[in-house]
Amino acid sequence: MGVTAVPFPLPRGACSIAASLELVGERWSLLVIREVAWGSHRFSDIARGTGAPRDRLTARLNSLVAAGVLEKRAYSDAPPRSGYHLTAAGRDLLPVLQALLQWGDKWVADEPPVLLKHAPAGHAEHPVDAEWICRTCGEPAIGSRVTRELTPAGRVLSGLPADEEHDHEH
Amino acid sequence: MGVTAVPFPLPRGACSIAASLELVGERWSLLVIREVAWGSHRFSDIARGTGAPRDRLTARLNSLVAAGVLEKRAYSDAPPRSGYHLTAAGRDLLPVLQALLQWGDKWVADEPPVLLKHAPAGHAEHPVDAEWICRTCGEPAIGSRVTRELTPAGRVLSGLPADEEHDHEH
DNA sequence: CCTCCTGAGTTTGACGATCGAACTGACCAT
DNA sequence: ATGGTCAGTTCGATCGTCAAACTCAGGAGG
Repeated sequence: MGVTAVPFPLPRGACSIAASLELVGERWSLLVIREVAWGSHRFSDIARGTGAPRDRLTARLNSLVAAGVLEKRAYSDAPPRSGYHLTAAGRDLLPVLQALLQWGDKWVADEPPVLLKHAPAGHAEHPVDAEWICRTCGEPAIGSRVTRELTPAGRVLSGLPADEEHDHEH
Repeated sequence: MGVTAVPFPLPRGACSIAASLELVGERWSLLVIREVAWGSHRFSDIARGTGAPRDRLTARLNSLVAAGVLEKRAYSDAPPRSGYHLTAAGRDLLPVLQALLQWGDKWVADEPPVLLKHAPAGHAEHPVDAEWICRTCGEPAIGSRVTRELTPAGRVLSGLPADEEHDHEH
């Protein structure tokens, strides 16, 4: 909830991955979010940081604002200027960015260009090496430990009969 | 390492997020990986599951194989047929998919269409609700707890002077 | 007052990517 | 022979993306 616009139509076999990609899966979108998350808030800084063409950047910024991921905040009246900031939904995309960063560090970069450092209270500063842990049980939650199940809502979206009982109509 | 092809050119301000997106950031790529990860291995199943046009699917499958994320494995000689399977690099993308799934469940779906279930040894089955935890210190590793630092490799890619000492030239 | 500069876009025209639908070609079952 | 499945290819039309040029405001310098 809280997120609205729908750039491209929802692919068959609907799932939340597809839904997320509709909002942030277009070219430049995630790089724009990275720039804003890392402290660039003005149009020109984001343009420089991502390398996106200015007209594409305008389009992406607008669609991300429409999607509820970014918000526009004025920082000057005289020449009317505003910067872009993450909403709560935008901040919740940080795990996606970190997953991509860790994957790129491991599989594509010869040497990571950016290091993430972690300094929680009571611990010395050290590089981040994170894994996906289930809040409920504290165990790693990835791969074969995880199974999938279609909900009633999912069955409807997939065009299947709504309940799991076999239906008697031919 | 292990990953090779480069579909679209590297944006300025290189980081591993951009590098990852070059390999798996094109339209359909992540949905294709979802389909394969969730058990569709044949062309037609992937086409049905993602909704991608067949020519696009051919292109994406080829680029993902070239990227080292998928591999083609023959399952029939007589009519020469092969299916697509995740490589180790491909399996390492599961956290990206799960991060997108969780974000979509929280921010775009009214009701999640697919539920992830977790059943580790010694725990009852329950829905997955995962977060990034640092392997080194066991603390959550996201947002303000994490800081960034440009490595020497990163400075070179960003076109900055290679060492962090101030240079004395002019 | 006139000119240059910056910041945030918008417009333009060329070009490449993407679309759905139709087609191919190999194999199998009847 | 006919129909069906599978893994693509080919097609013409549309859509997205690109770099560069342009707009429109408000300073700053002269």
